[in-house]
Amino acid sequence: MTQDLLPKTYGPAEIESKWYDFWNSNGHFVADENKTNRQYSIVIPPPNVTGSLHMGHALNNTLQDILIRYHRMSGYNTLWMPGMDHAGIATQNVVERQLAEEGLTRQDLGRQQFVDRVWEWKEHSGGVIINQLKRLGCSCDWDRERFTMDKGLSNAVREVFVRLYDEGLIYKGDYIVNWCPRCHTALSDLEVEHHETEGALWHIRYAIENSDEYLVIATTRPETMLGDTAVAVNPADSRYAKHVGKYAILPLVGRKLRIIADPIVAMDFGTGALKVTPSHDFTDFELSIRHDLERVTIMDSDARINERGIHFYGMDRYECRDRVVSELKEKGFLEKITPYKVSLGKCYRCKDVVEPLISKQWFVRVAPLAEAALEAVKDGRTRIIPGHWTKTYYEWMNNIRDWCISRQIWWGHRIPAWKCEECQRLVVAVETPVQCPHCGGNKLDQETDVLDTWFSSALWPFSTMGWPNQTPLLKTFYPTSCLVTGFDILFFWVARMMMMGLKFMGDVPFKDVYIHALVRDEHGKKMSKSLGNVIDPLMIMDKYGTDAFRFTLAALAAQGRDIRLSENRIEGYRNFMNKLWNAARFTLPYCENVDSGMNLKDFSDFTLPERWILSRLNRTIDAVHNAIEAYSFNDAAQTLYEFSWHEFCDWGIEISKISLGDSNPEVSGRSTAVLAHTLDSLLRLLHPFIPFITEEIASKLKSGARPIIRGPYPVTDNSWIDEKTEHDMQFLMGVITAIRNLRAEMNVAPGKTLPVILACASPDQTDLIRMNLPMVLNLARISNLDMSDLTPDFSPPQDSVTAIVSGARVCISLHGTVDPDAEIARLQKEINKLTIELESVEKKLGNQSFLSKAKPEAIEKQQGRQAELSLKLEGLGEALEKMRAMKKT
RNA sequence: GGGCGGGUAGCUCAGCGGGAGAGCAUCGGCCUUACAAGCCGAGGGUCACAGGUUCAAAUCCUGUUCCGCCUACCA
Repeated sequence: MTQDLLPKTYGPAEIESKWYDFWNSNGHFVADENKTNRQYSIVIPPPNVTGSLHMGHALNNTLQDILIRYHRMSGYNTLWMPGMDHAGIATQNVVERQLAEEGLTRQDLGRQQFVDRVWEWKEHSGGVIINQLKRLGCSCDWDRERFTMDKGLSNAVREVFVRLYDEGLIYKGDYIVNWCPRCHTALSDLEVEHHETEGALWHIRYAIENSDEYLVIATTRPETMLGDTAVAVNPADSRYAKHVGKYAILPLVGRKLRIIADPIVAMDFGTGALKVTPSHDFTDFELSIRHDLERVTIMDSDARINERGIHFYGMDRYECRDRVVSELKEKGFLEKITPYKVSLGKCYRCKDVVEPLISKQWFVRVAPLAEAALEAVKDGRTRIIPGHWTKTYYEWMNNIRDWCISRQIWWGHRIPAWKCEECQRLVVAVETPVQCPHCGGNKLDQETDVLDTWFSSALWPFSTMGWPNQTPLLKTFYPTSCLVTGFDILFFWVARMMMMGLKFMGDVPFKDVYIHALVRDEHGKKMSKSLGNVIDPLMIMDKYGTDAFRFTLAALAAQGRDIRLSENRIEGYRNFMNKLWNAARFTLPYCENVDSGMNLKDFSDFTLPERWILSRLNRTIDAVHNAIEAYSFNDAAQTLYEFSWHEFCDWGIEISKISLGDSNPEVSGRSTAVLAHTLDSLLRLLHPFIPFITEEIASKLKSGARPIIRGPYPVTDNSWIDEKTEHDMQFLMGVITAIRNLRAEMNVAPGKTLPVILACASPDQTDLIRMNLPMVLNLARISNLDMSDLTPDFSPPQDSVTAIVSGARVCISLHGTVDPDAEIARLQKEINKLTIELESVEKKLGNQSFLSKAKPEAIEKQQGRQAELSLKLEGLGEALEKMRAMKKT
């Protein structure tokens, strides 16, 4: 019968797509923007349009889906806002590469055509990740899917830009920025990756004007000397005090360089004298402002030497370095070269070495915005979890520098600023102006730069909800409940959303920020294409099923630790899915006429194992709630795994096999009801983690509320939780395990039934065994149970092996198959182990300080242990004596 | 330079003040009709090292060491 109902092993493929389509097409993911009480919302960290699902996405979105499904089932009006990011540089690079294959550059197409082409690419090939998220089971409200370049979001970007500009929080100016010579654009500080590289310190002699003396300067970038306009020393440096105010002569070039004093110069680094190249170094740029120095730019936007670079003109920066060094050497200016590790800045997109260059850029003055964002976390309006990230957040917010927001690329939000050809004044406006408000001229040229992609991402929590309009969506779902993200974009994104949300919505964008770990390979290495250790989530889902994959991610998502993903682990959880599947295969046929959602209180006279499983179930429900609320996804997963497998399957189902077939309909009916109820609750508890298999199994259970994606999520019923029940059950389980144990050690075939002699240490124990006799006989495979009370003259039969459970003697007579020596050794080993344990307990209890200072519970616990251990040792001692005596005879 | 996280069973990791745990791997026995992707058992760890606090430390504090990450204007 069961075989007709369900196949023997769980096959995820069809089931997954069936249920996803069902949920989606029946509107189960849709949020109600008009229901304002009990709402729960999350905005997705928008993946790049160019992206495809990697492990980071998989983890990130699985966790969000767990939170969303949990709250949806718990009766919350939930919104999971999905969407994608236009990813300026990344997307432009993709399309440019395509063009390159056709032998074209973006310049060949021209701006408008190029942008059209990117849009075209986006429509056809972009956003594959959306379908991959669906494959993962993400229950986003897809009707509301957004894109950062949508009309509405673009409008929000312009609105924010104009307001910030009007308030003086956005400004334009000539500053030194990180410049990528390959991407041809400025980068923010965050977009530069630092890599430690083997470099050198070149020590160069700069002659002092009108003297025989010279200064030695150490530099890691000798080629930039062509742009030197000063030499700096520390004002407290006695070695150089006499030179301050004089001039040095720049080797090769011959320019006169003022020798200045500034505290920024470190006396103990290099020679303590610094060459100042304002156009090609951040520190030197600052020095040029403080000391009013000339700025000589010697490189162009390709990082090639320009006409200011004398006869090095036209050379690439590295070629120039070689030539400068050899010329210095030839002419005797080079004192020495020492090896030195330098931290090289590279473009986060193309990995080309970034060049500090002066250019006209737009900046956000962030200090005033950062202050509010800092406060909001300090006063707890936004919680960062795990807490240790708050410190990192504070650190960054306190040392924040202005944010360069202009990019010299074409794909992105074009800066809403125009220059009037007539009066040369700047017009910044939301709507494209037709005439200049200053002079009425109608020739206006728009700024060619576009905005940093993170500028629009910063508005995501409210721009997606229709801002600047005051929409019902905003009213209902802002601030969002939680943001789930990796720490790698804490500054890029989270901090900036905080600033923008507080500024424009007057409230934090999210109440909680849950920061999860990075997914690494099983040896802790970052997954990367070049290392070849990338595990493709899609491959994993094909191979093991989405549920197994999701459960693995949740089970490994311990706070504050990176996740090392191994296929072994996934396989283990795949087996767990199969276990559940088979538990259902067993249970379902009995439940054909049973309402799994029924009220169990309609039944009475529950057996001990029934009360036990219900007690354990409710403890599990409680633990799962607590774990999810605390973002301890791994705890929730472990608890569910443990209960499902080792309590429900190993004991609950096994025991029910006895009563399910009982001829008394009251007995079998109650047993079925408990089984159905437990399975039903378990499926619901598990649903946020493994939505597909749970919905599939639940759909086969009769009635109850369906589909389970809609809940309800089980709530703890404390009336089922019972200490005594669990304690009693533990005794019975102990007896059964002890017998199994003895059989295994004596090499008795599991199929073979055996006679057992049991001497209980108390009337309670006797009653327990008597009342649950079928269970004990069955699970321990006992042919005949000889019960007696444990009296002083109790003596186990000749030729038997013994175990002790809570004082009770469990003996198996083996009729000549016992090897006395082996049994003596086994008992001795056990006794030794327990004796050591007992000694440590007794040492504690004999310690006056322990008795007077420890918590009473701790003392009681030790006393309990002492009693248990002594009983066990006593029994084992007797058994040992007996065995020795037998050996002699 | 500053900061953060981590070193627990062969591997991957939980635990973070009161009896050292899980999964996988290993060993032994089982096709006990839900499940061999399974069942029943077993073995395996001075919890990186050294001090300290405590009646009690894998767990708290200090130092050392090794690994990983973030950050920074020593050119």
